[in-house]
Amino acid sequence: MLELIAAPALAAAHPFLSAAGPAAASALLAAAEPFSAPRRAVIFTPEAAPEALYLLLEGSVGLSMRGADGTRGLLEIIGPNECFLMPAVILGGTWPFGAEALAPSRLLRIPAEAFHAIMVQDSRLTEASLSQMARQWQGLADQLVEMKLTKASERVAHFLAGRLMPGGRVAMPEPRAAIAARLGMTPESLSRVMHGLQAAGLVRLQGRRVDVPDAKALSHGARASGH
Amino acid sequence: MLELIAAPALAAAHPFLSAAGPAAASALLAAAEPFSAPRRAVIFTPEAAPEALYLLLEGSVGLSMRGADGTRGLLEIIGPNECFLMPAVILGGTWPFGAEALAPSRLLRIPAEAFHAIMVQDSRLTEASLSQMARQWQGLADQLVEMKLTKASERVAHFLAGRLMPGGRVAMPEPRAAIAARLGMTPESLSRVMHGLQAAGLVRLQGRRVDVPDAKALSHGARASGH
DNA sequence: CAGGGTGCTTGCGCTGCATCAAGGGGTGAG
DNA sequence: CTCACCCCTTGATGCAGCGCAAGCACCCTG
Repeated sequence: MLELIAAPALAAAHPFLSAAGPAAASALLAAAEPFSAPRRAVIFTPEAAPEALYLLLEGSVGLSMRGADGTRGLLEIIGPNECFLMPAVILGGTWPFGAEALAPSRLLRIPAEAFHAIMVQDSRLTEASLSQMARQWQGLADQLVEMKLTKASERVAHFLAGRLMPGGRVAMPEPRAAIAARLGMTPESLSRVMHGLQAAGLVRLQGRRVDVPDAKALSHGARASGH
Repeated sequence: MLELIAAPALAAAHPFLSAAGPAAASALLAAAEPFSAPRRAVIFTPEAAPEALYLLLEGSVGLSMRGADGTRGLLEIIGPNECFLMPAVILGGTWPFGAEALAPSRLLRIPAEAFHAIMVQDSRLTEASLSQMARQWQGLADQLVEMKLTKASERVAHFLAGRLMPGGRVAMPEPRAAIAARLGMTPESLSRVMHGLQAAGLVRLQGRRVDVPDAKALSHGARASGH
C-alpha cells in the first residue's frame, strides 16, 4: 500500500520508526494509509474514539483542546517526523483533544488494531512507544514550566529559537492565531511581541518568514525586551 | 526486604503494581527499598542522573522545576499511590526536575537497573509502564489546558474539587506556597482566591483543612466568583 | 514563659496581557 | 482588474494577578 513512498528511507528518517526497529517499522508501514490534508482540515474530532495513530511526514498539525466553558486553545503543534494521538491509542476510550492541519500536510494513518497487533508480536515497538511517550511527557513538562514562570514575550522568543533553522530562518507556515494559542496568549499579544522583537533588532519580519540575525541575542535578549 | 510491609496488599492497592501483574509486582517489591521522608526532604536533585523509580505510598511529593533565569516552580504534586520519575528512568541521561517531600511521606525506591531487568523479562510491566506514561501525559495535558485558558480563581476551584473527599473535606498537607506554584500563581494570589471563595460561601477555611459544603456549587460557581 | 522563626494573610500600587474595535494588505475569485 | 474576504496589525482601555512590605498566628527551642 505504501509502494508510492520510499518505505525504507521513510523508516530511517522517522525517529519513532527507526527506534522501533526494521521489522516493526515495515509492519507498521504495511498497515499505514498515507493521505494529505489541506490547511484547516480536521484530522481528528475531540470526544471521538481514537482508532488510529498518526505520523506527520510534512506540514504542521495542531492538537486542539476545549476548555470547560467552550473556549478553545492549542495544546501542541506537531511538526514533521513526529507522531500524535499515541496516548489516546494506548489508553483507548474517548479523547478530549482534536487534531487539525495548520498547514498543507502529508500524513500516515496507522489503525489502532494494527498498532496493537504489532506491539504484541514485537516488544521493540513497545519499548520505542514507551520512549516516545516519555519524550512527549517531557515536551509537555517543558511547556508547563514555561507557562508557569515566564512572560509572554519570553515564550515567543523561546518558541522562535526552537524553530530556528541553520540558515538563521524561522518558518511559520501556520496561522498566527494558532501559534498564539499554542503559546497561551492572544493573537494581538503575539503580534505586539514579535514587532517588539523586530524593533529591538532581534528578528526581521517578512510575512510568514522570520529572519534571525543573531540566535544568541534572541535567547539572551528576550527578557530585556519585555517592553 | 519488604516483609515489614504487607506486600500483597500493597500490590493490590497500588494501581501501577496491579496493572503490572502479580509476577512483576512481587519482583519489583523484592527490589524496592522503603524509606520515609520528612517534610522538605530532598528526594531527587535536578541535573542528577536518575537511578531509581519512586512509588509514593503516603504523603505528598512535589516535582520542582527551575526556569532559565533561576526562578522556581512546581510541575506537579504527586499523591499517594502514584509513581514518579518514570520518564527519567526510561530515557536515562540527566533530568531537569527535582523531587521534594511536601508532607511527611513514605515511599518505595526501585533501582532503575532492577526496573529495566524486570521489564525485559515481563512484557506486562512494559505495557503497564506505557499506560502509566500515557496517563501522566494526559495529566500534564489537562494542566496545560487549564493554564492556557482559565483564570487563577478557576484553577483553584478545580484543584480543590479534584481533592474533594467523600465527607466534603479537602486535605492540604503541603505548604500553600507549593500549591500556589503548582497552580502557576503566587502564594498571595492563592490566599486571596481562597478567601474569596470563602466569602462566596463555597468553602470554609480551617487552617490546613478546607470544608466544602456543596461540591457542585464549587465547580459551577467558580467562574462567577472571579472577583 | 519569652524569644525567634516560619508560614499565612492583607493592603496597595503597578504592569502585562486581554478585550473590544477599527484599520490595512495580500490573495483568490469572478 | 477589482472586489471581497481573511488574516494580520494597531490603538485604547480595563482588569487580573504580581511585587513589595507590613501585620499576625502558630510552632519549636532554649
